[in-house]
Amino acid sequence: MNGNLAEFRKDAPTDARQVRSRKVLNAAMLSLLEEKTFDQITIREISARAGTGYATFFRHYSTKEALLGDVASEEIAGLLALTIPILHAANSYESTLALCTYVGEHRTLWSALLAGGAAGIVREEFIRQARGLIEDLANPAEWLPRDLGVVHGTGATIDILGWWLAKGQDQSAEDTARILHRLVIAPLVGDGAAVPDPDHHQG
Amino acid sequence: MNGNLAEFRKDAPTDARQVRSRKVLNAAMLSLLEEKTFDQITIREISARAGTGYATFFRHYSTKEALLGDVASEEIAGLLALTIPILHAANSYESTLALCTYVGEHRTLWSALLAGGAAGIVREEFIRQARGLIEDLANPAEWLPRDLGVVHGTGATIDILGWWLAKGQDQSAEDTARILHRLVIAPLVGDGAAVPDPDHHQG
Amino acid sequence: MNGNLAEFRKDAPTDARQVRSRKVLNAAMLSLLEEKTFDQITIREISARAGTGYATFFRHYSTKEALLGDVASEEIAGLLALTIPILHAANSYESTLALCTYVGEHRTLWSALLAGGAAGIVREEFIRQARGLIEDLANPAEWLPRDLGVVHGTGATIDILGWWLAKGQDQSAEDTARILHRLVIAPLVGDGAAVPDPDHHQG
Amino acid sequence: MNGNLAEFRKDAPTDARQVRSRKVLNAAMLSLLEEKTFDQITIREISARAGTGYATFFRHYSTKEALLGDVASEEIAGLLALTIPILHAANSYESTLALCTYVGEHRTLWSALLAGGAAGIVREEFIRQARGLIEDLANPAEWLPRDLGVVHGTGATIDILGWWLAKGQDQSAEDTARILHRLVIAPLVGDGAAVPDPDHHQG
DNA sequence: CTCTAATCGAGACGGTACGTCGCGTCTTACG
DNA sequence: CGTAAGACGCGACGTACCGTCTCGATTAGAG
Repeated sequence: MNGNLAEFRKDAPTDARQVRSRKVLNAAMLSLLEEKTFDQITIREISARAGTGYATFFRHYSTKEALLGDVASEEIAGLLALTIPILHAANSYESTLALCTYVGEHRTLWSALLAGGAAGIVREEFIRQARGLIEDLANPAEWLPRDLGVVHGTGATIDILGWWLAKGQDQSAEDTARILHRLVIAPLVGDGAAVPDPDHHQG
Repeated sequence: MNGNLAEFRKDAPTDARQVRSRKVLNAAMLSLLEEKTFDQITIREISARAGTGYATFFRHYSTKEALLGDVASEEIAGLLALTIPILHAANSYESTLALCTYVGEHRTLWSALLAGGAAGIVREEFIRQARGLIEDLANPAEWLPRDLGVVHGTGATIDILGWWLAKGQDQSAEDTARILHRLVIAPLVGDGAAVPDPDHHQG
Repeated sequence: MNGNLAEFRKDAPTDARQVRSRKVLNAAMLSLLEEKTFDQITIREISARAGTGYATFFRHYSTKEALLGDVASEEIAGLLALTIPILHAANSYESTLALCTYVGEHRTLWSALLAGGAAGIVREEFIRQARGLIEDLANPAEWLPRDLGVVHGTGATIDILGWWLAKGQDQSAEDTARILHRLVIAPLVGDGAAVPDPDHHQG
Repeated sequence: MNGNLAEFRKDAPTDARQVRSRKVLNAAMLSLLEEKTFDQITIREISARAGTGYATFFRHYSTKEALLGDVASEEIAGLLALTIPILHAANSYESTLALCTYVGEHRTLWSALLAGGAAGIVREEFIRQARGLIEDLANPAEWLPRDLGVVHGTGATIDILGWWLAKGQDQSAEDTARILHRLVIAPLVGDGAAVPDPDHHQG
């Protein structure tokens, strides 16, 4: 279990045909992830959905994982960058809300990645990248091994976001942020008092 | 992603040869899970490792998943039965410790299931079974959708146990229970005061 | 161009299914050779024609050449055995006629091999095997390098037989034997007087 | 088996770059034919050997066969023109010797064509062209179908020349012509007495 | 303690996806 | 502005594993 999606990121191609091919392949992958598990998806299926030749897939990506990496790896890094401040901020709830809002605004993409067929792989990639980012931070608490803090914090956050995206639109980003903060963030950073009362519809 | 390992449980066979075949197949599966991902494992590989004929596998299990179900499903139910009281108990920490102790005492099996190549599948089966068990309980808190409570509670617990089993022997069941309680259980049940001080080596 | 069909001959299989598979594959090969060149024939085509699975081909033969070897190599050896006496016999015409008669009686097989799409390969295999057979014979004539004698004798004989089989039924084995003897055999062995007059319809 | 190399002959190009491209492509083809079979040769390989771009090949020839046609077809016609007189001449041996001498003087080219990887194809092209040339001649003998005479005469001649070119330099054109005449020409034209004694080193 | 039927190993079978390669066409970007 | 470089759609290659099946040859357990 040592996939590393980041290894697979691609340089921007110069040829216009390559740009097009990558675009349709990425779209096909995302489209298929809404229908089935990552490893039920076949390269032949991706090529067909993308309207490209089978061999063309391999001219761009060596494996399915590579394509998923190209689709997801950068998005994951972006979302993680948004997550880090949570651990530092005086008021961690604000950062948690910012995270949820961002995910809600890109619901289509993150639904495919967190609630679709690649959820497991994307989850692991999140944790893998998070581990790398945290290495140079001070240990937040002596009772909690830093590594476990990362695994739990990242994993539980992803799970809650995935659950939110899977259940549909009937829960707001604020509601989700409040739950996420109370269940995961506060226990980790020891800040449980800052969450505003939901009745105030705070902004 | 709707695997249901419980569907695959098997009745106890009467013929002595069947008993033997299932035993070696189960052992082969667990042994392989320590080396690679569940879906990198091949039925031909399992047969070979078990020292049995390829077709013999199908005489006992219709798919790899069925074998994993036979190996894991009952164990999962047992562990979950141990977990339920946590949510009710006056002192939830005691139940959490009982859970960790039990897992630590069957470290070999649970290492394969929670830290080996089937971690993802076993995790999902845990959540699936937990959802079923919780359905008839009252909603523990109005701020938290019951379904999310199950997903988060089960998932996070499995993650922490998996991390513990993966890192080796250098952390006690007590340490793990304390962390698990503080990070997951207490935020869920609203009981944060009952954890004894580690210095007291409480019994 | 150093194919060696004889390398590819197969032991008789014990399993009844294998016997059947080989039979239909051989038949498919012969059938296709009547329609197109050997290297226009595709393994997928052979499998389809044989009504067998594509992968099954490779369970029996590693290449197309191997299958052709299995079809042809033994037949070639048999025909060559019939050819050798020509060089020794007091009356070489009788042996030549025997050769032509035999080929005429197995017209279907030899049409596929000598006048069909594998003509070139079969021709080379004939020469290759003939070279091996002749090695231990005395040099028939000092003016003619033995090797060239084999190449010419075998090649020209195959050509004439191939021409005969390709043109249809309107020439008898006797006519063909007489031409073959006069054009190829007699110049090689120096016996030009023994051919009976066609008008006598000699027996 | 209906290749027709002559169809592929090319008009002389006017552009100087085109002249160059064709020259290097032709040379590359001949060079590769000394190493491997015609159909083991790849267009990519020809382009690489020629030091030209892959697509450039197609600007000059539509297929490999076309290139081979351009290389060989005219040479074949030339050699055949030299062969025809053999059948008419009073003293056919002189013409046979002329043929061998000519081939010997262009040994490099004819080695590639007759003893290299295209031997089979070139042989067939010889016979095909010869058939066309002979059509308007009177039937040389009633015992021998004209068509078979051509096939045998051309085929056997090519074989003997190919054998000579393949075996190296240690046999003179005279020796070869004498063998060729005795084995092939004389039996065809019924002239067996005119070959001079080799001891006389006739000129 | 036999005999019969279930179970076994071995592995062939029809399928299908894999990743590679060469084809011949068509586009791009460079010199 | 023409040409090399090479991406493209296509389809055959040979490999691997799937799940089904047919074989004898044990071998367990009922009579």
